[in-house]
Amino acid sequence: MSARAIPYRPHNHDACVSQALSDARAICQRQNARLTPIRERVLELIWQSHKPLGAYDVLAELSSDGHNAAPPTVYRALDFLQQHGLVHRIASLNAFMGCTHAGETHTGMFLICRACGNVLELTAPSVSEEVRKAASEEGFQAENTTLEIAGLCPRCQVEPDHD
Amino acid sequence: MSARAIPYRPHNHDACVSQALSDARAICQRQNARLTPIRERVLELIWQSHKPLGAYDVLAELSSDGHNAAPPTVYRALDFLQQHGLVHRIASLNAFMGCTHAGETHTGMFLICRACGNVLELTAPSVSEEVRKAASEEGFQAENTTLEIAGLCPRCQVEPDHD
DNA sequence: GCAGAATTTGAAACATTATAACATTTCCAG
DNA sequence: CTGGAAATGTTATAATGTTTCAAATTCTGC
Ligand SMILES: [Zn+2]
Ligand SMILES: [Zn+2]
Ligand SMILES: [Zn+2]
Ligand SMILES: [Zn+2]
Repeated sequence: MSARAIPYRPHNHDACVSQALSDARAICQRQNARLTPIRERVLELIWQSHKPLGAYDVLAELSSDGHNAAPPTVYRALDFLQQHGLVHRIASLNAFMGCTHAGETHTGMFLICRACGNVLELTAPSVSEEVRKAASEEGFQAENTTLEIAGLCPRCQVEPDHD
Repeated sequence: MSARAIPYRPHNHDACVSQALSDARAICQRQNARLTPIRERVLELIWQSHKPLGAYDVLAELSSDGHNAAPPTVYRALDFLQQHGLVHRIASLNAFMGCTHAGETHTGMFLICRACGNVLELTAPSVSEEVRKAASEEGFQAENTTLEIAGLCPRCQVEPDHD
């Protein structure tokens, strides 16, 4: 996989999307999982930007596709995509975003710009290590880490009003 | 403030509660904030255990008090308590728990046992530091960190079925 | 190809969590 | 007291997520 785009900066986003979709197809193939049309379409919608999308936003997009979907359709697709490491749920936003490290085992760390809404997913091994250490000092066996940082992205620090 | 109790182990929990309440009174006094009866009662309810409590659970307890409350009452009290650093919202659970470091500026790190439901709040400066560093390497100005670790507490690792 | 099993999707209802809007009460300063 | 600010009450509604059962599709062994 090539260098990742920075969500906060303009970039050829179509490349992000098609990369994500082709990665997803490969991953599902490898895992014998079925990336059905609905699931693929939901993934594509999630990837329409680097801003997390709510389940009901996905639903609305599906509807405007002409697809007459109900909430379970969307939640099932999202569950599938999460299960296979293709999307993440952002707990602090009740929203979903495409995983930029699909296929790699990783603990995502999410930098959420409160001004523009874009989110950058990082893997910070040093952070994960400190987390694991702090937990195990308490005898706690960590299984799943939610790490979401709200703040200002580089662009919004200097230019508070873009998109 | 004396040594903190470990939620996963039996302890004199009444001491936790009365400590929390008296801390809260002191903090509100210092901040010229009004810890009204409703707010204090909600705080007390939140502190009834080391398991996070949902807003509607609080509501139910208030009702069984004979207090005829509606959701906004609870959410307003919870907002107030959060504002003054007396409770935390656990995003991954949509629930609230008492802050064990009220009055200290800190970034909470929450160890959530998926078996018994108890949550331990830590402050791990080394983690916060790594987080801040990782964020600033991306030019991101971190303001607020959500850090919630799900896993197994020491007790539930060996004794999977207690309360 | 074909029957039966398993997976996926459709559809309706419902549950849970959270907020909006406006009226009323309580508190406090002057 | 009294007028304004803060807090609470009340009703309705929005936003998010789940349960349940039926129908359709896909897979698997034959
Ligand atoms: Zn992009
Ligand atoms: Zn931004
Ligand atoms: Zn705290
Ligand atoms: Zn436990």
